[in-house]
Amino acid sequence: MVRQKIKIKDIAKMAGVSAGTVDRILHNRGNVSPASREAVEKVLNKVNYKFNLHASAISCRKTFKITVCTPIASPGEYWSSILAGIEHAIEEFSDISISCNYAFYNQYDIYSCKSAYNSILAQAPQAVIIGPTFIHETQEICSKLDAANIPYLFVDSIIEETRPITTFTTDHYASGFLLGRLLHSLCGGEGSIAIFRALRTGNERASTSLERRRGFMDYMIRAKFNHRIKESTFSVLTPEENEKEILNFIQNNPDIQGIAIMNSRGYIIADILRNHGINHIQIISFDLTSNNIRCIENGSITALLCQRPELQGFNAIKAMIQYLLYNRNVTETHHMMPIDIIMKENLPYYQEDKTI
Amino acid sequence: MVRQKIKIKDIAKMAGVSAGTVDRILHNRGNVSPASREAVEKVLNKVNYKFNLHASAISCRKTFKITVCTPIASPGEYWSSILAGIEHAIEEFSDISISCNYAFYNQYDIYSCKSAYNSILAQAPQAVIIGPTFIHETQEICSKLDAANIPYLFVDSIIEETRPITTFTTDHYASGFLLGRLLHSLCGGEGSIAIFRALRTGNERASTSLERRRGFMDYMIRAKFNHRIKESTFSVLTPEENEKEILNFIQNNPDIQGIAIMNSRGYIIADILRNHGINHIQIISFDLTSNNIRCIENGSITALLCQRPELQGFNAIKAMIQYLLYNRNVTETHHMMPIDIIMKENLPYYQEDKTI
DNA sequence: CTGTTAGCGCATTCAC
DNA sequence: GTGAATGCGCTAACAG
Repeated sequence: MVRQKIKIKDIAKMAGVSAGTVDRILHNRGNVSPASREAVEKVLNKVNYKFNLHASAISCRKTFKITVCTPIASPGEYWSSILAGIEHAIEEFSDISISCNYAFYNQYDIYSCKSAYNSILAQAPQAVIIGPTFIHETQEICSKLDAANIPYLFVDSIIEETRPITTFTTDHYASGFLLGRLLHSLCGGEGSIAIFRALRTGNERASTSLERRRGFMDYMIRAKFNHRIKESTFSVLTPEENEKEILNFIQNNPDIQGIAIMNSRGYIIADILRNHGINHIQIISFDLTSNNIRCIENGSITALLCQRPELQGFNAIKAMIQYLLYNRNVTETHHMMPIDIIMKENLPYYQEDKTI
Repeated sequence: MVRQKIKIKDIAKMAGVSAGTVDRILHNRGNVSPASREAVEKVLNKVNYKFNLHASAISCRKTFKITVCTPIASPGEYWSSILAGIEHAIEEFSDISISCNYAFYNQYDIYSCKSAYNSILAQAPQAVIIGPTFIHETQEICSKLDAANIPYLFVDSIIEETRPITTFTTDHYASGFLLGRLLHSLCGGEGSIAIFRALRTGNERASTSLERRRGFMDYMIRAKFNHRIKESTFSVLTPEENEKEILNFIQNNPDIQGIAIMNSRGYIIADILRNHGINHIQIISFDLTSNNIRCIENGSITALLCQRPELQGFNAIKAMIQYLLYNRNVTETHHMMPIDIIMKENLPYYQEDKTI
């Protein structure tokens, strides 16, 4: 029943070599004769050897230099949760000494991103964790990292034509689709539904929002409700300008039963409606930010769709450690986080510390 | 920046004793003079010592005997997921040799539970993990375990008047409340809503379902919808008897818009309705079992509320190991798992392996 | 009661 | 290229 744990020494004996040689093969460190390699690999295929992570951690004395490059965020915002997960992981795996450098950038400013990316190479890290925003710039830095043989991974979203060791993200299309389904159901199929789109500097729309919107519309088409969808915009940077416009829009479209916001700024709309006593409209937005939490609690936002940013950060560090320690991919490809539906009643239990 | 990790030897030096003594104090193994204890504790309060779990695991050669006593389940059912989490943890912490005995019982049969509980003590385990169903019986076995000084913890639900080292559960009251809110919203406030209650041998109702029902009714009272709630029963053990009764019930109450099932057996109702072409009724039930998954996929169940059983099982083993290793409570009190709302669109991302 | 000693499984020198 | 030797932080067994 209890399968005897086989250790590095055991397989050394079975292959007729020493433990040191087995270790060299297991870790791909070279300096091994083809003969020994073959002998060891034959044994390896026969037995089910598993690293003892504890023992590895104990005796591995090197300290890993990792650079984390993401948008900067105020406490309570999305990226702040990712960082919390990263720091949590560093704490949890504190036996493995890792020294973490941060290179933050303003996600609304492409030059800030460029300069953050440039600083990465200067730090000569052993690995990089990237929270990407701008596609082209990210592809550029990634090809440099590829050239320098520095492993990297993404959190939050995937960038095409790059070679990360893995990615922790969400299916944004599916979450948009789900938003549509949920909002449509909650509105009872009556009236109409509005999308509020956030205006961005540079007239650029975030790929994440675009994907979500695509999923949302596909649901509506399937539900034959797409002709009842209305659109408006609002500003994140100058929210004071929103109020009049938004109220006008609502007034001019009195049949609106629900509002979808494809990013984490739902609270801006919710606050305005609430302040004007408009509370018959269902609002759904994204991400468990502190402003959104407030709105869930006071009932002005009906539901939030969330993608576990802390877990993304945590797993990013974990995956990177495993990669560095064992020098090989420990994961298949990309990791899709669950899409959590959060309402007032289940909110409290998502705010607890998510330890392993 | 990088706080120097202080080790057991360091604090031994600082307290003017040997590492062995420090270890004895850290682990509450006794055989320590008050003087040494005081000296060491003074140092302990000053510095921030943290066990190195890896090192502990490596050098701890004892094997722990743990008995797991839960309802028995077929693959794909709720309790099966808990067990999967348990086995996953045993695998993950396989350096710590733990030998696990199982004592299963039929959760719909109180006598079966009694006999399973009785078998626990006979196995003389060092620790017990209990998935309780029947309140009184559980209190009885717990007081025996208390007397024998055997630590135990609960998964799935809390039982009053017991002294577990911790509990991994969900706020069942809140999830009942949430079910009410969700179902009520989805039904648009029209018609009426039915609760279907599962019959049990021994005429005893499960603590979990009772709590959920309480939360559900409290929501309905607050929503002034409680006079529109109807109740019926169904049998889990002899499902073939259900069909006629359920269809009758539906026929006699044509205004029913939604059905709540306070356990994981929603698929039984959903299948019957679907087979008879009744598809205007929203059904919400609990737990991501394979039967329920099927119904979510074919649309006969609208939503499931879930409580991460794998994680509960995993954390149960983890907490127990820490307790046994360090001989003290490592957790505050009770751990409430999030209540996940799962619908067709976000289902796929909950089915992935949930590793640490 | 206490200090010392000998490992645990593995990674990393360093001679050979 | 390779094996033997050393140490990681901690636990356990033993001699005092």
